[in-house]
Amino acid sequence: MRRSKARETIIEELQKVKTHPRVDELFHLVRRRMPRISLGTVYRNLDRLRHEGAVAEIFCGDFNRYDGDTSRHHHFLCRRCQRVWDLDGQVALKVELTTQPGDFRIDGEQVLLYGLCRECLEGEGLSHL
Amino acid sequence: MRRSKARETIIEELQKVKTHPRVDELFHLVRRRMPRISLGTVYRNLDRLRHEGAVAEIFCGDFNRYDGDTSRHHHFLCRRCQRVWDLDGQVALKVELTTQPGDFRIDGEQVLLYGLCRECLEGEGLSHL
DNA sequence: TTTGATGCAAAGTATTTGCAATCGG
DNA sequence: CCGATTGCAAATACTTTGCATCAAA
Repeated sequence: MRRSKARETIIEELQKVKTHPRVDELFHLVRRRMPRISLGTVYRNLDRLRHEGAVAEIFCGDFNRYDGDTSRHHHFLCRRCQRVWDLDGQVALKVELTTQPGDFRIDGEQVLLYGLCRECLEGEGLSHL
Repeated sequence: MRRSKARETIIEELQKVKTHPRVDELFHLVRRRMPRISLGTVYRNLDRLRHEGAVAEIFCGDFNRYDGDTSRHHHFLCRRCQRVWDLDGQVALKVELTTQPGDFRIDGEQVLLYGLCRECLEGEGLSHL
């Protein structure tokens, strides 16, 4: 794969943020540095970067999100504000295969917890729930 | 919520299959019994059934899938044929919170393993991998 | 009868693609 | 130079929505 300014800028911006942006959000971030970049280029490059394992796609419903951190970790999705957080200290989660797969070759996993974030709980006066 | 023939047929068909259909696939199943049902009605009802917890949505990439079985279980997605299976005997998985959440109220989880199913491995002569 | 639910079609979003121009090696 | 990559715009999905009509209670 030939290197390109667009692809390098895309992955740099993605690794800079912790917000797990949607494609259009990342597009706007990249456009601050490359005003003429097109949305199609962002889609094309994210696809390639994902195939080579340089970025991770987070399946979270209507629009998917991207993560520049490909180390093994899990996410939390707020079903009200739709933001996604990394789970580290706040919530530790143990995921392990307890039997060997016979019918599938497993090469990845995606663990998504969902619910409401603190801000949304408080904003709706639901923190007592 | 008032009962309706469409909604009842939708959930019946969804509970009948084990394939975790996409919305359009479920639409075709339901249409065999209700030829005049519209795709919009299927979307509307799946949305309501999901909100009341009668069906589960599986986030698995481009198109989401639905599951009539809402008991706690996890899924496997084949990244070649895009089919989704329930994980039960073949692969047992242990998922547990190891700390109490401080910043989030968690009400659900979604665990998706992905890779290649046996059929796709064999079909591509990759079963040795 | 009342009002929620539906069919239909149009609108709204998200994503992909064709192609000529541009860039990287 | 040559072929990969891009910008642009058009084409494709996919999903939601407005509204007149239908149907459940």
